[in-house]
Amino acid sequence: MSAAGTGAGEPSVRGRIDKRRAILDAAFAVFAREGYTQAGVDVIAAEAGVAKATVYNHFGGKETLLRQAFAALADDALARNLAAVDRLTERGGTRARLEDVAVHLLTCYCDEKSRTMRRLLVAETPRFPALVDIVQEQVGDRVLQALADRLARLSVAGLLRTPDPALAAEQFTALLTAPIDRRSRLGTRRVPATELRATAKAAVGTFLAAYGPR
Amino acid sequence: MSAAGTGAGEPSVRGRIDKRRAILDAAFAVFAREGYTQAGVDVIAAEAGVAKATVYNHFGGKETLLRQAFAALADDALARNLAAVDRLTERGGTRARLEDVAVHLLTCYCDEKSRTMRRLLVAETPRFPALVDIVQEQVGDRVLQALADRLARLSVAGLLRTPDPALAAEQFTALLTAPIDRRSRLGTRRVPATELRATAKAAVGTFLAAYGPR
DNA sequence: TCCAAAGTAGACCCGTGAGTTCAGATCGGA
DNA sequence: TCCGATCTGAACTCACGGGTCTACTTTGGA
Repeated sequence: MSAAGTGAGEPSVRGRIDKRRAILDAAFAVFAREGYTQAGVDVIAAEAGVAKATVYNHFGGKETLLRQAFAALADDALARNLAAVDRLTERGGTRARLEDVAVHLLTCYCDEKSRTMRRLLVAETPRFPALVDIVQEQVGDRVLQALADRLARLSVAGLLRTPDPALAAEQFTALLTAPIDRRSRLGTRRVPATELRATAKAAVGTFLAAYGPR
Repeated sequence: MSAAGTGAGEPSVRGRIDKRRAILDAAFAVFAREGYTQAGVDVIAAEAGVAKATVYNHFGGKETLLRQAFAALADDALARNLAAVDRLTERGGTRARLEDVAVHLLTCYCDEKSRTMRRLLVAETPRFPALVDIVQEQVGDRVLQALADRLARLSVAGLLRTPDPALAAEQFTALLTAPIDRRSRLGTRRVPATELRATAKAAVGTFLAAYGPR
């Protein structure tokens, strides 16, 4: 369950699938704008162009709505982050490759849906502790693992010296996300592309100074 | 409960100052536990051992309560973080000094009040955008500035090579906080002291590999 | 000792929002 | 064309919580 695979136009287990999507999209938009508690199911229904009863037909209630919306968003975020990591091949200059990945990872990170998801996640941690585990295991850890794998391959190719690829991956993302969190005021402000690129460059610079070949 | 340190018996500008403190402490505790919207003023009053009307006498309403609680917490956090940075002197081994500061900064960062403050901050960002600016300018930026100053002095003393101390400070804290955010599941899980120390050591290791004297 | 400020308990008003119900409109497939 | 499943709109219940008010008690300073 939870996976929200939807995939290609499934015959749908029950009724209109498009309504489902519309509701989930609206739910996320409203949650994002107003926060979970403040968000009204009436509003979500209206924004989805659907009757309130329909919302309760599809999902049991507000909680399920949040969980499902999260699942969908997490899937999306995972795919995009993995695509970014996939750009880290052994061809071309190591620095340029790393910077390219860095910029793409940061772009994912700064995407409005990603930012909103993180904010909601942190906000609702006390009420829904399970969400943190799901998102972190299903997205964060996997992306980190994929990145560690790539770094290990670069290391084998003699392009890096990373005795502990998992640690290196963690620190690589740390050098990216933490400064961006600060510069975006915790996701409040839009970070201009040039500043984003500069942060990526600086992170890669420090990373290579520490882990680059001698 | 809610303790309320009572502080030293101040003469107090107006009447019972201890009630004020008790209310603020209780407010923070309840906000922390239930979130701003869910928190009930009745509950806060009860937890402070005070009548609801008293809360409204001291503070105008719920909003003021949140803002004041934040201000108090931010002051506290600033002092503790600056104290941690102050430990970064030029005496002794650079690595040991840096690790000492790193551990102390992380201890501040992982303190329950700090964690809760950050969580509330992120959660209520849409409703109270000003809070982010206040906290970041009054605490984050100042701590970073203080750290940059220390790093610059170490650089002058030939113990580091930091052409841009502000950037170095930002990356130093990035290497500390981001991994801890992950390991603590966004502040959900307690991080054991040994893991905390290991993270500090790893961060300093990478930092010195990049910025240490050749 | 006395009194005004501060605090207390509890009822009270009022808006809001989750979730339900139901009669009727709509739609999709056979 | 018809049937059953789905959707709609609107009204309704119910609980909760912010904020006010009032009549009464406590407290601390002169």
